[in-house]
Amino acid sequence: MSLEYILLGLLRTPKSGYELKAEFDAGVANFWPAELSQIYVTLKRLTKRGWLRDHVEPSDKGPEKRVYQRTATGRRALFEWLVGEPQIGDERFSYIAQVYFLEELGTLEATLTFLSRLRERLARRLDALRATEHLWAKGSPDYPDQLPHDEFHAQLTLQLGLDTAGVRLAWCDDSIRRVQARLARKEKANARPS
Amino acid sequence: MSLEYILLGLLRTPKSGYELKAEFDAGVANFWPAELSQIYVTLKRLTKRGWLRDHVEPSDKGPEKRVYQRTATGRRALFEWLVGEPQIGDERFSYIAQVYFLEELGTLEATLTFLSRLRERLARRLDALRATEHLWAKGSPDYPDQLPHDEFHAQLTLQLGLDTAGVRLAWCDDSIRRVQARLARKEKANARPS
DNA sequence: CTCGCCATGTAATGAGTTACATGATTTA
DNA sequence: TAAATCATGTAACTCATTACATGGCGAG
Repeated sequence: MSLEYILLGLLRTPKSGYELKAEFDAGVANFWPAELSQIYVTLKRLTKRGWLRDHVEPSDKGPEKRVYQRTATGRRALFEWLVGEPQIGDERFSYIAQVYFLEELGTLEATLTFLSRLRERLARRLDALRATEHLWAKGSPDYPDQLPHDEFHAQLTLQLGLDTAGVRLAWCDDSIRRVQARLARKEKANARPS
Repeated sequence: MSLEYILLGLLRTPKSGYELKAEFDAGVANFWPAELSQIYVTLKRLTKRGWLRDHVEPSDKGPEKRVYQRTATGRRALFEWLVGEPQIGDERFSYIAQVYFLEELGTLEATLTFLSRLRERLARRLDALRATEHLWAKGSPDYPDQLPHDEFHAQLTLQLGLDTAGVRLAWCDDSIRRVQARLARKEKANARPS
């Protein structure tokens, strides 16, 4: 469901499936991953439904491409989605479940390994987002509060990404410290068994 | 994929599909929603694969139930998942896309409405998590740092939930303020057109 | 001429939702 | 006795991933 609207939204200007996939990989995938084949199928479906129109045109580089654009109906559908309820029930991420169940391994070392790996990944993601931000801030001295209208919402979402990634990285660091503290306590208890 | 492991994880003690659904609704759904019918199908699949064993037994209240428990193979599969890589690529939440595309409506009032609704929902979620925390803290004076081993990981995940919900609510409040500031600036500009 | 990127698609399979069907037991 | 809750499942459909097939074009 959401993929349809995300594609519709990205098609502010006409694009091909391949180009849309690149946009996914360059950011959207952080909150909604999609495979190329699924994008193609969904574009076909939306065209059949009358929300998109397509035409074939030559590419700068490589073979011909099929370029999609919104129809009036498609634009209306997108707008209805936007003025509707926030989609808050479809969130999913599974590493939290891994953390929860790690308890069963009975060894805090495994938890520590897991959290370190997670920390590594989260830090990389945060770095990428911060790089985007710096680039943007360098280009527009008005960043972030005097940005022109057409960049304001993009900044809001970047900020949400930054905040979320930041808090999770901090949680990771804090959790690692707490695990280490527990391990230290356990060692002390072993050295000096009551 | 993840649903399989989540069910496997929840089956620390034997449970029926119906009981598992209740556990989902009481928390797990915040990061991995699942319908009852999907739970039943997945339990059957896991049983066929040899990761679970099932038997029918009478219920305290209501008709007979089919109770599932892990096999040795299932336990092994769960443990492999836990010592493997953090599942960080399958995150999805779509309201961030709505915020991003709201720009196209061209009216900050729509954004304000959207953010208020979102704020409302996020606040309710945070309240629920905080209630859980207070209840827990009241019951165990050792909360959160001297908790017994079998509660430590649960506390870590609760903390991640609290932190995430908290930062997003704060982002929402901040964004609402920023939108209002922009609206105020616009009004001023309209009243005194240069 | 080969490798990597550009580009689109189908097929098979798996995962997930919605709707439907059934029926027991408990509580008001 | 009616409504709520307990309990399990199937069917139809939608959504998503993985694997496979095909081929053009440009750089080295």
